[in-house]
Amino acid sequence: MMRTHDAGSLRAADAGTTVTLTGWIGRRRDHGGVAFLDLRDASGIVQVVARDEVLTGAAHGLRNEYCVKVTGKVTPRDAKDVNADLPTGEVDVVADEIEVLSASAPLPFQIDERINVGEEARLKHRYLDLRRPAQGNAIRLRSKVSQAARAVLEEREFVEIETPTLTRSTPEGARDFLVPARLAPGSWYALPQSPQLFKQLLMVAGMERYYQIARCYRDEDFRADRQPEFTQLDIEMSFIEQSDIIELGEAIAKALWKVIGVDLPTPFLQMTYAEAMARFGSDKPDMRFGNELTECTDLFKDTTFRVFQAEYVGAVVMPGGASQPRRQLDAWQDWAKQRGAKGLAYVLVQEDGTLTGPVAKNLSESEVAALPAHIGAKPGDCIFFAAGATKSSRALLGAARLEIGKRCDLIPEGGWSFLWVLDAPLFEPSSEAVASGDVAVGSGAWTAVHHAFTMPKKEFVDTFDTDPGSALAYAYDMVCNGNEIGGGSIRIHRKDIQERVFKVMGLSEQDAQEKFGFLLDAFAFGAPPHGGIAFGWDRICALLGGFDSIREVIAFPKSGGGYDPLTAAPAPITDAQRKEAGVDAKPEPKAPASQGSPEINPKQS
RNA sequence: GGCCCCGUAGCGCAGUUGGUUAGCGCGCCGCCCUGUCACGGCGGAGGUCGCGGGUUCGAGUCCCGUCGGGGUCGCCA
Repeated sequence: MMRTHDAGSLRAADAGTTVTLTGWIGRRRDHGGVAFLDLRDASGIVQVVARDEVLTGAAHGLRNEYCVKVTGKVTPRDAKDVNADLPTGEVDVVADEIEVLSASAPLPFQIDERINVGEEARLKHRYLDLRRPAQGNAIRLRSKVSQAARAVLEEREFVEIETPTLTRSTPEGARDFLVPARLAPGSWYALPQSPQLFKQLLMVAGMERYYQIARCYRDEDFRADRQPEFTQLDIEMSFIEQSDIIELGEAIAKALWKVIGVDLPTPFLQMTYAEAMARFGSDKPDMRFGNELTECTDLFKDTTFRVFQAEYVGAVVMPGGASQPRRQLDAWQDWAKQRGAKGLAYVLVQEDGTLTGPVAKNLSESEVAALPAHIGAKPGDCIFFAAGATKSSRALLGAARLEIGKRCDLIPEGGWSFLWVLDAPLFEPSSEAVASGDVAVGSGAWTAVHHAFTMPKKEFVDTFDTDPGSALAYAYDMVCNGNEIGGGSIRIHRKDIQERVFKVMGLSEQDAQEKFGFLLDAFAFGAPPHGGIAFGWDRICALLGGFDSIREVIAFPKSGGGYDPLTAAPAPITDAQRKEAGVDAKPEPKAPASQGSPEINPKQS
């Protein structure tokens, strides 16, 4: 090693020791005759005192971020000079010799966490961004988090297995990234959206307990919390039931949060999907605060107010919201419209208990009398209403609840709320899926909510094809502070159930063979009952690190549009590359193989 | 794909109803400074105002288009 000590490790007890340190020059405070240098390495910062006589040669021109080797003596500081803000603040290293290992050009931005730097500049020079302790520590935290999960899984005799990243396009919902196959011009690999099918094959292979920290690829529009490539902790187990996955998930979460010193109480709260939607208008409720929705459909069942003559009427309270100025109440209307709603009806409960606002005069006396108590609104509150289709109305109220939580500071800082959302529906009507822009895998009236291999709960096994709308699945999501951080299901391992599910989805045997043939073939050979879960690793690490964006816990993230400011990828290719890759090759008209024709994902067109 | 916001010096930003030579902080360069710790002092350099077009005597400022970034809704099982 070039150094004898880590800069951040030096303490008063080291006084008198001669040390050699390596690292980077942070700030330089030059007083002429003596200069103070902040020397930073991965362990932290220590102050180096450089008298004039050592600042000779190359050391004379020391600048920010020069990479240096310093030899000197650890010296206690006078009491008046101690820096309480620094772990090493009781000592200096008085330099005998400073060797410049590598000079630095002037920086595109300062390596100082207190200085606000635009994300574009940071990502373009991410290697400098990561020198900032908070940013670098985010990446170090991620490593610790991964190790913590591995320790739990290792202890339980899971097998870490890598699965292909060059694979076949499978219809999992999102658009695939495609890679041309040079040796088969006109044919393409797809990057996996998740290792879903491979991990199920590994169960057929008798691995029994599989995991992988797996890179996944989805070619969709990006958001703050989305990257074209992202990471899942992917898990699959054989011979288990839902409760086993839940117990494992909790053990993992417990280990992860222990990394940041939080002791999570287990078992986590469990709630059905139906309850989550009814009480919170969300399938991933943020339980750090209450302020639940109230259903008012019955209350208004005889109403003369036409807007409330609906399949569902619900409400959510904004505490103290009655004092909002008109302009702000109008802004809520715009807010709702942006979400595709017609508006957001509201009633203000005045301090004297009277109800005001445009909606109030449409309500009957009995409705007015019953309303505040039914909803739990107090004088001074604002009640927001949504009326119409149950699902979209609840979703609007759920979004309003969150917005209210933020604006009214109802969400406690630093709190953690965990829960499992269970019993998701097995199917949703295709019309709903189509209306929401989704494309059904099959051509039937129903499409899978989770995916086509999700097992119906046992009480629906006999009825799910005659009454698909009411069938619930062995599917579970782990939710943390309103984020879905993990989700999975028990899979179908019985051929007859699988065929009936396909049938509900309008998928013929031939279609199924074409799309999932290799998996169905495998299932013919004694497939074990199995199920699994996948955790959103980027989001979990961001939560643990206290970051809003997952970009902070990804070493080299992409910006919007999938662009990498550092490498400038994606980039054009040369004509020669184009020709060699076979990008423009016309596929053979039709080559029916045992697998059927290449997958055609309708979303690609 | 829809909507909203932002592009001015290396970085972060200001720039008034359109009007002289486009400013501020940090950084950078030079000199000074022996106890600072976001040290301090003096001096200096650094700008296709994202790009293209238009209106105007005159555009960083107004209009149209375009590119880039951020957010949000759609989408993402």
